[in-house]
Amino acid sequence: MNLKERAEILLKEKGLRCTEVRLLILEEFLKRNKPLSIQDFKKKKAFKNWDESSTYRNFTKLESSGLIRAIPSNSEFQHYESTLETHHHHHHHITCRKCKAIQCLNDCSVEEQLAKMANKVGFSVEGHTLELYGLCADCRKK
Amino acid sequence: MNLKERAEILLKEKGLRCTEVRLLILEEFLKRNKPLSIQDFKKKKAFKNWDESSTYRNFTKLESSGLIRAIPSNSEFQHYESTLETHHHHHHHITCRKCKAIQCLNDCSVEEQLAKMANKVGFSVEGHTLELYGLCADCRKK
DNA sequence: GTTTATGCAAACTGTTTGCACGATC
DNA sequence: GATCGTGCAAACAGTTTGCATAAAC
Repeated sequence: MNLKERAEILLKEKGLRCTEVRLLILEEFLKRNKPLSIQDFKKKKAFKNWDESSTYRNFTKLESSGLIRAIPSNSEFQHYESTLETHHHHHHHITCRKCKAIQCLNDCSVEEQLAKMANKVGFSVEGHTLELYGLCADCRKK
Repeated sequence: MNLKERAEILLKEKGLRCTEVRLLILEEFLKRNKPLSIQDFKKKKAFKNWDESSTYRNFTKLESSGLIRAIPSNSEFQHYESTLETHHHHHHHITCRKCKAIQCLNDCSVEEQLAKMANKVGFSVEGHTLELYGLCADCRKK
């Protein structure tokens, strides 16, 4: 089953109509498997064919139907991610300061610590954004 | 020494002119001792007397002179905090998902964990950005 | 008197909305 | 054929900029 077919099924399950823009957006989320902003889509040439307002309305629609969710982000722009099973795995990235390589960290083992830190000031934690930077093995050798 | 006097000294140290808006902004940061956005200032009636462009330009100026710093934030709006002694140690912030209040966390106790996570994939860590979100005590009650 | 900040108006970006037309079911 | 999505234009909010005037030093 290809991406387009998967996207069609997802839309139908939610009782949403299968329009071309909507399919493209959903396919992109399935394919990229990472948080994306509306800006990321606007940059893509495929999206030059549609009016921006359509894209905005579709993001709203996909979010309210539960296919994507808005996630807090340090970015200037609102980011969204797919809500599918395979996308649930929580992880972070580390970027090499020198060569700019990005590596996925397999696990996130700081949640307990964060909960403690937040509880001290009366907050409960629902989530976090975390990005690391440093040096990769290769660049450290040089 | 009151807030206004402290603010005047800070500005002079940086070679900045002491104008009324600038003093008010800096005093507010000294007084509140937490991240503030330009929106927070616009709301205040004292700031209704000045043109918004002045406020924006002053934030830029105060930042480039190092008296305040822009901090990553999950909020829609850019937040800044004072760079004074009390703010120098490494710390993070948590944003309330409902009321958007931002609170400083006193310490950062995840560095060891992060180093371990990164070492597993061959990286050494030089730094990180971390922002939390959740619910503040007040919003949790409701 | 020189330098820098301000007010005002205009421009600019990202986003939202109203409405007529077109596509989907 | 009824419903819903789209393009287009206009409106909107937050921010930035140009320029003449005013304030700080």
